[in-house]
Amino acid sequence: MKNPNQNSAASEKERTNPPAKVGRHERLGREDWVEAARKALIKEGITGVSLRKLASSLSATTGAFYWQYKRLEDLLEDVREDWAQRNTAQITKAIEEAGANGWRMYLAYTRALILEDGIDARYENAIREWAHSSQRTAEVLRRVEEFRIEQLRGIFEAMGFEGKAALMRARVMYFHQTGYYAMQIFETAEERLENVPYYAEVLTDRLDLLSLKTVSDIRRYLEHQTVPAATE
Amino acid sequence: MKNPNQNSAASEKERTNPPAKVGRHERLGREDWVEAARKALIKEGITGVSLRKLASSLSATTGAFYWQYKRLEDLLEDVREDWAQRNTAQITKAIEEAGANGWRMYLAYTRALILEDGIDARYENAIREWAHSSQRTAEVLRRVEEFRIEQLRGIFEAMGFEGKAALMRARVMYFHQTGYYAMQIFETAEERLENVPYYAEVLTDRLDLLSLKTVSDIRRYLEHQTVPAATE
DNA sequence: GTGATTGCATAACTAGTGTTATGTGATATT
DNA sequence: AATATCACATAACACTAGTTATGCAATCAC
Repeated sequence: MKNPNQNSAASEKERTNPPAKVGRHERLGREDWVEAARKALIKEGITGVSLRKLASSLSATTGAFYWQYKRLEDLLEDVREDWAQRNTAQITKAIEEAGANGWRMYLAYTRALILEDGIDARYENAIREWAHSSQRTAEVLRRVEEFRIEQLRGIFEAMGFEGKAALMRARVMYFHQTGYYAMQIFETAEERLENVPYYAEVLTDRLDLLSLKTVSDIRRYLEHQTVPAATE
Repeated sequence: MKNPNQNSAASEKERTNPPAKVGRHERLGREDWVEAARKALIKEGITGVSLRKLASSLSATTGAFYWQYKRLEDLLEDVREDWAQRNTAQITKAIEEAGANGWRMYLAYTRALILEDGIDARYENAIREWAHSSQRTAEVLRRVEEFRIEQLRGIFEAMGFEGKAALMRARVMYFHQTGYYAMQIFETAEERLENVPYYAEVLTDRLDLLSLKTVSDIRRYLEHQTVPAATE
């Protein structure tokens, strides 16, 4: 891995002083530029990521930038890594904690997606858009997507789907998810929870969730794999 | 409908002469600029659509452009309409010709998608990417997508799915399709045909296609809803 | 033929871009 | 206190963007 942003930025700072804010105002680190670039990228797309805009959003100028980075491209590379880590780490963790049970893995994935914002849809879209004009971004995106689909294939195999069937389910699920993001649909967690049982039926053939009557029941099932004691 | 490009462009031409090419070289019409813009948009994204590049690709200069259009934005609006028509007309026609039978409608849609390139994936992506930085493009995109999902919902209702179930199937199918495009996967028609039975099973619960052994059988079924006579 | 109009080309203007060279006040070192 | 270094700010350069003003050859009307 080349140039992990946090490490290199931190090491440059700690070389002189206790972390930050020394004099009257805090000093800028690479993380600040990455954060500004990420926000601009999400809000306006890659064309909105200009040095003067970034500098302005940090109350600085372009001169400050070139103290941290040699070229703009170097910052952009840090942004790509930032995205790759942010939008995969959380879901990977959730799946691993679910153990080897396929159904629990599926639920964990869904939970991370809906309840924990494991993937930032707008960040995702911005990267995908950027990939159209940046070869390097397209590479990073492709790498992450192959990883994700493999992840999903593992889940469906753990649920008993074999061979191509597992791969196709993984693809349908991931393509659907990508399309959902690409369409810029921004529903509340409540609205998305309502649809979970239907998606689960289509993708996994399991009807367990269809009997859940309320959104909070669905939420509870996702979080604890339990349903309230039946009062019949 | 405002300013259908072909009509307005054609009328301006026919006012003076039999359609085109009068003197030693053909003259430029609005369609030429729309075509150039579409190609540039598809190839490089909206940032690649610059007046000088378009002019260069037409062996002309920016002066020629401002003879046809008052502002660049007016050309871009024609591009949006061009996309909306191109990427909906063919599929709409295919569905209508399938009659009222849901399964035949589903097959017709699939056929138009895979065998007739009813939707240009790269055009689709470029528009979606553009929508991120253009409010107006986002409007047009949203309008077309609502139309498409309604179309699909009609198909699933015709297949017997009721109420929300039909809508959810339509969404899974369309989101999946969008994600497929967004991921820039470019498979051959053969490769896509191979997956048709699996998608059909997941999305429609029908197993009819799974028994088809070869790609050409799948193709034949999509085109004629027939299978070769069993030779058992 | 003469004038007017068409269909552009050329060049300039303003605004924005990444980048570089240079200046400068605050801090750290000696 | 003097000096060096840090962490920027300022300004300029070369380039590209949409747009406009102007020039000009070819065609048309009369």
